[in-house]
Amino acid sequence: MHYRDCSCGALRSSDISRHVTLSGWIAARRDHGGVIFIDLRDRDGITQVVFRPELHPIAATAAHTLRCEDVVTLSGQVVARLPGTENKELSTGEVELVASELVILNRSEVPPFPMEERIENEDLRLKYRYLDLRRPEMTGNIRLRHRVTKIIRDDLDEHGFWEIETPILFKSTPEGARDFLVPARLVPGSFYALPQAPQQYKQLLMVSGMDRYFQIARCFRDEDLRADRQPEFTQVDIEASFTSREEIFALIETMFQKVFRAARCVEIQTPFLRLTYKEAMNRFGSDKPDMRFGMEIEDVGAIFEKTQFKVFQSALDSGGVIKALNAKGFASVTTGQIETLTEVAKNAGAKGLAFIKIENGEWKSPIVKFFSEEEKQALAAQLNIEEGDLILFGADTWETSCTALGRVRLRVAELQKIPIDREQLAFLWVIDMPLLAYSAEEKKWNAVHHPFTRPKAEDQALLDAGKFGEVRAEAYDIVLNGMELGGGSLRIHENELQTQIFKALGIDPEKQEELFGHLLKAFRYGAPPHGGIALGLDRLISLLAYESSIRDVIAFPKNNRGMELMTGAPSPADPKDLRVLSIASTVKIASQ
RNA sequence: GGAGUCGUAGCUCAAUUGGUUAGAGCACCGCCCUGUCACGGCGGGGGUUGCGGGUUCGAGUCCCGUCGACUCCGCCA
Repeated sequence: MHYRDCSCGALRSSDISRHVTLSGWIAARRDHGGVIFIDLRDRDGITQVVFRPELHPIAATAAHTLRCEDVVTLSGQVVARLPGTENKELSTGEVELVASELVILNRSEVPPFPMEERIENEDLRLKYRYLDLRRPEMTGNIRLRHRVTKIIRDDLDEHGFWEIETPILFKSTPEGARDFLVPARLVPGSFYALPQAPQQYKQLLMVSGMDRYFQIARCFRDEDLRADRQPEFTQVDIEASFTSREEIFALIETMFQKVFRAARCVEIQTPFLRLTYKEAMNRFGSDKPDMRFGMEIEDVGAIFEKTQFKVFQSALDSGGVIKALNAKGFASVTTGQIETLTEVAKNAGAKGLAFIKIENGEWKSPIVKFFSEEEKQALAAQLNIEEGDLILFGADTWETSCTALGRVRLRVAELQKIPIDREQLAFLWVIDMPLLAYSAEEKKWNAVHHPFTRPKAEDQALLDAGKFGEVRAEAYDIVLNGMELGGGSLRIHENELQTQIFKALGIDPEKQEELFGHLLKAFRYGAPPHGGIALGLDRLISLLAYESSIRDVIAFPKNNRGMELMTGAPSPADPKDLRVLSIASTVKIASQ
């Protein structure tokens, strides 16, 4: 059986008079009783096929029975369309195929949803994902993903990186996200963990002298899901020896130039803007600021040094700060919206959200009566206050004030419907992240990035002195339009320093040996300085495809509860299988 | 674990203040139709309004519960 000479998106006027064979799916039929038109679709496009009963009666009779999504092979002559009937919407719109032969390979039942339009019912799409992926929009996303991945592979290859696979069955570690566990049949009572990232293996590859490694790596984290979070997702994982932050930045910037050139036909400006973590928090209240609009946060503590307003005074007295945000032209805010914004601030840990509306030349606010004339003037000058503005305050610890106003800033932009050009690309490196953060809940210090991140050399003294909160890391995140696209760091390659960090994290020497002995030992056998980065491939592709959910750029994603609706995974295990694995379920299943 | 939005035909949606037999477009089935590309015309089938309970003379609509989806917070080294 000869199925095809070319795809359904290939024929042009230069092919006129050729006799060709095509295979594909019936996308549409327009049956006029006599002449019949069929749109034949495959992943590359659509070709119009015409059945003419006076020329090919057998094929035409059979064509009356065709229905959407039937799979067929067609042969015939390529002809120019009649003048005036060309279709500019189609790449093949100049020509059509006059079918002389039709073979029906597989009939389709009536599909549960149409292939042409956008479908709202995501459950249904996921249940029939193989049909959903036939929709040109989804086919386009999958094609884009392939192309971008190939560009990344080629680019890294050109830069001397080797693609190396690392194990999927790994070891459970206490730090970080919840692990997916896999029972080890051959070692009863023991479990593998699926890797949250290939972090330790890639560092060990550097010790091996592999020098430059990358992997399009599947990562697994058993945490709650979001529009941009799946339990398994893909990272472009990169590590290099004898490298520097500048080298990593240049590598990624060049790669993104190629990616955006191919996917968006745009030239992005490099080098990307850089902000320290501290500056990002101070100005935007976020470690992944959306720089597509202004509305920056200001520190107004100096103005209120001698304030009569108790809330401000007590914030300052306890070592905190007073931050303010000018929502330009938003004095029209409704009471309900103020409530919403207050809720947002409270969710971020603030005790409340003070505000001033400037309307009819008057400062309307429950707190303004506590302000002196000098304070008002200074505030007006620093925040450039004008008629119609809305001023919002955060008075708390530095971190809480920044975070609260950062979230308020995003919500205000949403409420104000600040217009954002969907082509706009605000790239940013956030650098000098803190190395450690104290968890009040666990009463211990945790790694902000991961425990293998190198502290900045100039902060070594702070680390030695136990001032963990002040130590900065050789870590960096790449941020685009308020979305974290990836992050990385220079790593620790010295046994002593790594031991010191583990100790700071509250991991005693015995536990260190048990959990990370392999790494500590490797660092005693000539470990090169190294560093790297990991990019979230799903997020990058969804951004390139203008999709708001990464589910739309993953062939077979899981829903909010981690279920894959097409196959029904996860599903109960047979008790016999569990016995072989030496495990028992604590859940009773009704049917058993 | 918490908050919000939603759930009506295969799909996308409508249904006034609680009021007749829950409608429309597309899809589907039948007949007709020789240049369409949202083909057209005539006719037809299709509903446990997610599920359970309550209020009421009467519930798609109001109340309570429950299930599910999505978005956000927590969580995500």
